[in-house]
Amino acid sequence: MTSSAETEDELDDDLHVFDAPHQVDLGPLPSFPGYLFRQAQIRVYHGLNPIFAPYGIRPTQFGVLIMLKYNPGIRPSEVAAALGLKRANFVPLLDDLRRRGLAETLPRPEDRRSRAIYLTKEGLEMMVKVEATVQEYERSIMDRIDPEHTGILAEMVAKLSDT
Amino acid sequence: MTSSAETEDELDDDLHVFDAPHQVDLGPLPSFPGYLFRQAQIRVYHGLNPIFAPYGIRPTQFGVLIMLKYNPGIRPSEVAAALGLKRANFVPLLDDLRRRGLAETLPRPEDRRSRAIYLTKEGLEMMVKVEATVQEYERSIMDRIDPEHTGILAEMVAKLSDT
DNA sequence: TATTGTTATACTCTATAACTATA
DNA sequence: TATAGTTATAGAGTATAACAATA
Repeated sequence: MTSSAETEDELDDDLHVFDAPHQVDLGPLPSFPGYLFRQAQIRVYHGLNPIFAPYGIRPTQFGVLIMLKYNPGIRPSEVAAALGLKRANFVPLLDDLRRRGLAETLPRPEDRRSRAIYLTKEGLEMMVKVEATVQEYERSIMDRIDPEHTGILAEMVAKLSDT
Repeated sequence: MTSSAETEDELDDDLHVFDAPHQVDLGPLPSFPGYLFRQAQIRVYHGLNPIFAPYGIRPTQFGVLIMLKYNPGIRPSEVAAALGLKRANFVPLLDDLRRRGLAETLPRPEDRRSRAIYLTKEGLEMMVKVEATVQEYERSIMDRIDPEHTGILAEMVAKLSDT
């Protein structure tokens, strides 16, 4: 390593992803709820990822861990259904959490097909820290978009839910 | 087709993805804008996918085609920046649209590194139809969540943008 | 030196079909 | 017969690093 300065390429690639696009016409997109929800989600997640990174988890895994914390002994299919994941996709996700010692599963005597999932001590300790940080970040988002509007947002989602 | 009934497995797998999760505690998730935006986006996209399916396009490609329709001769990097895509990821996406005869690129005399992208006649004809259908669907979403709230949603996204 | 488009690559998320062991 | 978990697989979406041509 003779301090070669050659391997540093692309120092900052697309840091300007959300720059005001010079003179671009977005057409009808800004009037579409689908576009607006997506843009909002992208922006919030961009702020969320650096928070999760130190813990080596992703938004989806955070959702799973929250489910485990608030529903000890929950079944895999229940976690998947609650978060809108396919059962099949939940398998490797849970495997990863178990391998990292954050979650564990126990047999379920009354139904030997199923499993009861729990957060481990390590998993719970991690979640206490992560949840506090996420809570803080989400609050900063709420402050930005006006707390009253957060209620309206929840209302919108509810209305999109009932069939 | 001797009416074999064996190959029909998993007739409906997770059609109940968004059922009311029996007794599951979502913890603090419903109070997080990040969670709410994501749930909203998932629900809207689930309605959007069947609309795009007949045309063989996906939401991201629709966004690109909209950009091309309203910005004839736009550059690849501009499309990517406007939609929050990485330049590198835009390449195969544009290749696909060209291969299917929906878009074409022309050299750009003033900057020979770049390209000018246009919708083809076929691309434009398709977009006229798709855009009308999407417009109709997005309106049905707006009706559900209350038109006034759509304005608030746009406001929220705008507030998440500046910085 | 910096930028545009490009290649290569990898990881996450999502989706479908089909298998197993139980019920 | 139906359900819970599982395996295998494939396609999008997203991310980073590095290169050639051009500015």
